[in-house]
Amino acid sequence: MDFTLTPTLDAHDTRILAELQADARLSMAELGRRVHLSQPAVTERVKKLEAAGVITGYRATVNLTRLGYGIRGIIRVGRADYDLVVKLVQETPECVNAYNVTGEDSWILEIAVIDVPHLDAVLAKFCILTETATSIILNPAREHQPMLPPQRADVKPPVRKALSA
Amino acid sequence: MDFTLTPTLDAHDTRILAELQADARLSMAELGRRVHLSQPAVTERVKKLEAAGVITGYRATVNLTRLGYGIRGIIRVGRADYDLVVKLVQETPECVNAYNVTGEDSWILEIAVIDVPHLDAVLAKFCILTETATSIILNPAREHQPMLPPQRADVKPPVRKALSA
DNA sequence: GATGAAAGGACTAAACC
DNA sequence: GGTTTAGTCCTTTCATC
Repeated sequence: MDFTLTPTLDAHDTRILAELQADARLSMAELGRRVHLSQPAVTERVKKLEAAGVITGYRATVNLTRLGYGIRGIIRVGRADYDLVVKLVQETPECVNAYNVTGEDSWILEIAVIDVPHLDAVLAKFCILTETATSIILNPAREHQPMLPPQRADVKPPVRKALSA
Repeated sequence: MDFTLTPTLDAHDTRILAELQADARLSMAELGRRVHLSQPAVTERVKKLEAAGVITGYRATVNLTRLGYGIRGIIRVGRADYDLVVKLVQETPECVNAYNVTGEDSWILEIAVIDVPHLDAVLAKFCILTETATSIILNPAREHQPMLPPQRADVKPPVRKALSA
């Protein structure tokens, strides 16, 4: 593994990433058993993956509903002052994710709130900025898909006519 | 802590959740030191939080850019056959999150792709279903905000005139 | 919940391949 | 790069208060 922007990850690294994304609390010894490497070997590889910035941390995942957040939603925020949105997001603990994006909307926020009055209160903070559109999450069909290095072979280019010269 | 839909979490549980969301690889001994509980006490609380479904797992987080995904995006998918979308998502490893939502769009997908041709290939799978709108993530200003039990006191109801009877 | 003792396991470092 | 060994430390489990 080198330290270029996208380090070269071999099959061992890929298996390590898969295992740690599935269970971040594995001991290095158990991880070694699973990927068929000795414990010192996996420990060194994990440290290199951390140092290379591929692994950025280890987080417990929580069930927001069980925590007391009855509603999860996506808020799309139109063109607005960048710093102002950043400031508002920082003041909003209900905001789980906040992405500055291209397109008609400038921001896409993911929030978790207790109930409708709480949703109302959070929305009020953002809708004074600009136009917003809110969607309530009915079913998070997929969350936190474990990601492995992309395989070029996976990509099937769509068949499509192009303007020829 | 009881086992109703939203278990009663005291200050110790809240601190435990904060610590494990910040670093899921903490040992129970170290966690106990940080939250000022003995190691057996903290171990039992963590097990109860897991059993109650509040803690759903422990995951390593990865830097998608370093992994080789040069582009992250949000795809909004209009009204489409539910099962068909689920099937497409399952066949799409580039899809990190997939939410079925209310509103004009039926689905909001978060994807990671290598480059523009790869984006083209993934979009082609969904745009044949119905209308889609794609936004490229320029800056993930906030990701995976650690979430603690909501505090009613946090909620400031917006001042707003209502129709009186 | 805390404490203390015992057993098991995990991490580190070194030598070697 | 990897493995193996040896030593130390830590963690966990159990029993007791």
